[in-house]
Amino acid sequence: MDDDHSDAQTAKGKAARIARQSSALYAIHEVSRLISVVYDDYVAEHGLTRARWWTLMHVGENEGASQTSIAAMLGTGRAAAGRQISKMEALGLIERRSDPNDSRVRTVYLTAKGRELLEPMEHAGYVLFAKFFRGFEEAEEKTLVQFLDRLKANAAE
Amino acid sequence: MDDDHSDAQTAKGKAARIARQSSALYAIHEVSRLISVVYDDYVAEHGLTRARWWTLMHVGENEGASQTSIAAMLGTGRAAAGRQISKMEALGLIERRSDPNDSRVRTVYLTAKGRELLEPMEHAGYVLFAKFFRGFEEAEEKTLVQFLDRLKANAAE
DNA sequence: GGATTATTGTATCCCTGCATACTGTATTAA
DNA sequence: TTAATACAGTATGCAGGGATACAATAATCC
Repeated sequence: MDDDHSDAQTAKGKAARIARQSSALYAIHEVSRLISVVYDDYVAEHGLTRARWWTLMHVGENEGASQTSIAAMLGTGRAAAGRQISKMEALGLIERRSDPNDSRVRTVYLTAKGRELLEPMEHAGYVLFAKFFRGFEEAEEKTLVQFLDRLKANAAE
Repeated sequence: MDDDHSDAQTAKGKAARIARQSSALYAIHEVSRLISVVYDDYVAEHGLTRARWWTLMHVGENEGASQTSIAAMLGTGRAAAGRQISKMEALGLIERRSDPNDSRVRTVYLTAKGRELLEPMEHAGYVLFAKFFRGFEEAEEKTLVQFLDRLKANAAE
């Protein structure tokens, strides 16, 4: 299918592909940082950050879940999730309770204060998503999600 | 184009789209972390990390550049780049020299030891890229790069 | 039951990046 | 020439996450 009418062409094509893959992976890194900065800017007035916002959402949708399961939902390790939960508990947004069935487990709930943030955060989300995906067609967004899922799967082997 | 034969349908579609955008942005965050972990794993034997590897590459291709310009290439702030360069100087991979024309500037060069890493790192790159992009067609990779560029541009407003 | 194994949450230390403030040094304006 | 301004690099403190080791508690397997 490629017009590989010469070895040089093919070699050049390979090099170009590698360069593209390389820059794609780095671009993901950059975009991730950019997302973080823009998010944080938007939600700073509520005393949140991107990571805390995500934690808030997941806890809100899974009240009573253990920290480990929250970590799994966030795709992070237990330590990272635990730290985040600690900080948000200190901010009065989250409440930890002990599980009567398993004293190792600490279940997590939103406080009233935390719950009050859900709606404004959701609204901030709309604005943010619109900003990032300006000019994107729905089909393109779906394709992007698929690409990311495939990358994730490949990374996990 | 959409089969919006009811308001509920449309509302549901909007919600779905927002959910998709949301998860896409989070997926970028996750994939970025995964890339970091996998990279670090691959290059750990050479005493490097993903960030250091990128720094090494950029310095190697732009010897004599100032730290600020390296930071610009990396897309990070001067502080982050400077720290990275300091660490790599401590590792003996990079050498800082003072610019005779501007004593504020510190130009950056690879040491022999740093240069020796270029090739193994390049090879590690091939393996890594192949791992991440397994199953990807070239056209898809190009599309992904375009998506990321657009996200980057949108983030920057 | 008792010993081994697995799991939960935490603490510690590392890497990475942002923001800000600060020190020099150039550059520019007056 | 002097004063104001801009810029390079650094230091510090913050946020976020990974890896590992640990204590306490379950769960399992003799």
